[in-house]
Amino acid sequence: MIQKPRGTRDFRSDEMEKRRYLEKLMREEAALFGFREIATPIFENTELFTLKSGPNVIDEIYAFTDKGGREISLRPELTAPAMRFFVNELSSEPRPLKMFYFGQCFRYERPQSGRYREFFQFGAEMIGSAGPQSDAEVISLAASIMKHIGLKDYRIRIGHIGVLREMLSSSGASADNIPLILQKLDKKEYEEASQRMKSAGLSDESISAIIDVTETVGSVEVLEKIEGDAKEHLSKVFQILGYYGFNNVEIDLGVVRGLDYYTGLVFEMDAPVLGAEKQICGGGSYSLTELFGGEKTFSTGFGIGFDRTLLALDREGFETPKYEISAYIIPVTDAMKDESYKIAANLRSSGITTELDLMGRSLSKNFKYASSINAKKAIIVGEKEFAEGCVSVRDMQSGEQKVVKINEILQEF
RNA sequence: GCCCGGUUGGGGUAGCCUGGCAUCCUGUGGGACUGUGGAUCCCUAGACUCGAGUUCAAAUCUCGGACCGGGCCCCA
Repeated sequence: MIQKPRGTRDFRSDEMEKRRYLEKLMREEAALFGFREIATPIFENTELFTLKSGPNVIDEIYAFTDKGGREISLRPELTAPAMRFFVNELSSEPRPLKMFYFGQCFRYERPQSGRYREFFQFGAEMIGSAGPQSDAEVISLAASIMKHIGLKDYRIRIGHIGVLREMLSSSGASADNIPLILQKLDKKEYEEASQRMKSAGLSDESISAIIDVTETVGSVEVLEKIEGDAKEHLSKVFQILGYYGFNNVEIDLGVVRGLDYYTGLVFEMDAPVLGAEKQICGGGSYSLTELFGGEKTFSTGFGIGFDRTLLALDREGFETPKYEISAYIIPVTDAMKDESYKIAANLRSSGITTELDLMGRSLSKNFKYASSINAKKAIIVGEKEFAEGCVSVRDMQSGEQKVVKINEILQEF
C-alpha cells in the first residue's frame, strides 16, 4: 500500500462538496466587492520567495532544482506570485486593481491540527491605492467573507506597523536593529526585546513606553495613547468598519509583523474556538513591487487560511446540506433496462440528477440503496406500467406512489 | 529539525500491563424477500502502520523507520 505523503490529505466526496460550497461563498463575497479572480502557477522561481521573505525561507519551502538547472519552488503563499503577476503584466490596469485568488500552497513544516504541508489559501489584494479607505475596504472584505460563510465567532485585530517603528527609530534604534526587536515584540517576548533595545542604545523610559504600546489592546479609545498619522489612519478605518456593522474589532498595537515590506496598517483575524492556533487570516498594507522590478506601489491584502477556517466552522457545528439525488431508476426486470437508460438520458439532459441500478439488484434491495443515497424519487420501470406507456414514481420520503406517462415524467421534477 | 504520546477491517473499538485461535458495533456485497425501502435475522468479504530483534510462539516485549497528534522552532 502506498501512503500519501506527510502533511497531505485526500478529500472524500462529502468533504469536497463542503469545501466547494465554502469556496463558492468566498468567491461570491469577493465579487460583491468588485474583486476579480486570478490564478498563478503552482511553482515559481525560488528567487521570488527569497526576495520577499529572505534566504532562510528555503528551509521551509519545497525548493528544488529542475532538470534544466532552474531553482524552482512550490509556492508557499500567494501574495508574492500575485504581485509578480502584477509587475509583469498588469501594471497598467486601471487603479485600484482588485484581485483575489484561491489555491493550494506548500510548506515544508511539521504538520499539526489545521496545519498541513499542502494547504489552501484564499486571498485578495487591492493594488495601487493607499489610505484608510482602501485598508478598510480590504478588511471589510475579509470580515464579510467570514460572515458570509457563517462563522459565528471571530475577532479582528488591527495594528499599525508605523507606531512601533517610529517610536523605535526616534528613540535611537538603528534600521538594522528594528526588525529583530519587532519580531520579539510580536511574540510578546518582552525580556528578550528589552535586552535588544538596551543594546541598541535605547533609554529605559523609551523601552517601557514601547512595551506599554505593544501591550495596548482595546477599543478605539486606546488610540489616545499614540500620536500622528497612525492614529488618524486607524481611527478612520475603525469608523468605516463600523458602517459595515463590524463591532468585533480591536485595536492591537502589538500586531507588528517583522517583515520589512509592511508599510502601515496590519491586521489579523482569530477564531477563538481554535484555541492556540487560532489565527485564520492575516494581512496589511505593503509594497513589494519594487522588489520584483516594478515601480513602488502601495497595496493592501490578506490571506485566509482556508483549512483552518473550515476547522473553526466545524468546531462551531456547521453543517453542509446533505447530498441528494433527484431520481433513482429501478428496472424491475432485465427487459426493462433499455427503457431505463432512455429515461435516465432524458432526465439528465434536463438537468435532473439521476442514477439508475447498475448492480442488477432486486427491487427491494434497490429501494434500500435509493434510501441510502438519499434519492428523492424512485422511478420503477415495470412491465405492467410499461405496457400502458407508464412508469411508477415513488416519493421516497412520503412513500406516495403514482403511475405517470413516460413522456410526461419531467413534470414530476 | 528537537522532545513527548499514539497507530487494530472503510469508520468506531476490545485485546497490549501479565506473549498463546483478534472482540464487538457500524458500514460493504449477498440471502431470507424476482413488483415495493428505512426493521429484523443469516451468510460472505475485510485489520494488528512497516522493518528488524528476543521467543517454541509477538497485535502484545525491545530497537529503528513511516504516519497522526500535543509541545518547541517556524507561521511569509
